[in-house]
Amino acid sequence: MQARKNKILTPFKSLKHKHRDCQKSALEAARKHCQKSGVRLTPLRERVLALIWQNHEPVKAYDILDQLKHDHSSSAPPTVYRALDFLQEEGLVHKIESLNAYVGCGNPVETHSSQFLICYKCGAVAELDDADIRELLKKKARKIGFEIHSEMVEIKGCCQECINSDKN
Amino acid sequence: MQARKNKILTPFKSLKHKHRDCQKSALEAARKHCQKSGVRLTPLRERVLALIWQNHEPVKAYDILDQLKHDHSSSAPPTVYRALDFLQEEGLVHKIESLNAYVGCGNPVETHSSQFLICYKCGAVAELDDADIRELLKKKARKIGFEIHSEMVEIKGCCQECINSDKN
DNA sequence: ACTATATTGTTATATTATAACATAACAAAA
DNA sequence: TTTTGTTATGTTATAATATAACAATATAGT
Repeated sequence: MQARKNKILTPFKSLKHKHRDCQKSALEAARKHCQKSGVRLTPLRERVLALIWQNHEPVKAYDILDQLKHDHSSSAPPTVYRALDFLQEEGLVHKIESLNAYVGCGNPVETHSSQFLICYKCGAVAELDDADIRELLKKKARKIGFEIHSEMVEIKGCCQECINSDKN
Repeated sequence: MQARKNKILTPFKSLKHKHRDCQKSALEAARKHCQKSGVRLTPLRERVLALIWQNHEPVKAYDILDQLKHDHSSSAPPTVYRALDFLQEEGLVHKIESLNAYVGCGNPVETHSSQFLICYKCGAVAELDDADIRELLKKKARKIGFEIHSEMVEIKGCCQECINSDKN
């Protein structure tokens, strides 16, 4: 346990990373979370969450819709957006505003103003939950009398894996 | 001159602030900037910039379009988006991703990953250019081997004016 | 089983943004 | 000062993202 809560909620995947396990445990965590919160992770919602967790790249709403239609023919835009709304409210999914796309959250608890690192090469996203960043933003805001309700931090660049594979 | 470059590029407007002057000087700065950069601030582009500087609230593309049509009947979506693209490339305008809206930049020079404070009461936006924030983000990213190309920081909350007027 | 509430279905439409190609304005070379 | 290449704008169509509104169904608590 760290003194200050600076966590990597979702790291960049290493090449060896077995994503199937990653997806599975996210779904398992989601089920537990919803049970605890007394909200219903219906089959439809769980299916949408599973689609989002297919990899570590943000997924677009209409891509989810296309896939959803395969096994759920009655799907329409509201089907997806409602599921996304629910999942976002529960902190199971975040929207990446600069991409209009959605990523799964590896840690659906408290806080929930995290920071996203987006690799423009591989498209993957890492999620940080960094108290230092939050505190600095708070301090800077307070300096001009501004009271923070929520923050969005989206950082674009190149992840280590991609930097390394560029060197080959 | 500060040792570290922590500036407020656009402050929250005070109640007494004379916005007409503010808009005027922004347009004047834009003309100078474009002249210096050797790019053309055409009447159309300047008109769009003026519309964006009507106040300190982010403006939506289609709202610009509606206003533009009054004195420029041939306007269509591409008219606006092209002007916005140009203005963004020159750093004269920023897009607020979380609002799909555009604000004028008070200081179209260098840097240009600034931080936005968005008041959800009055809708105004302040723009910071804070080196401490940028450095902290860079440091945190580097810690996991990530190389930053650009950042977006959008903070929502309540500005001092609105906090004060709530107390009445 | 009954009822209130939450969830999903369905159709339509709003909002945000870009593609693609035509025309016009401008600037620099021939 | 024509020509020519480039940049800017006009124009039509459509793509991509998201929500409104109301109907039908399922679920949970009584």
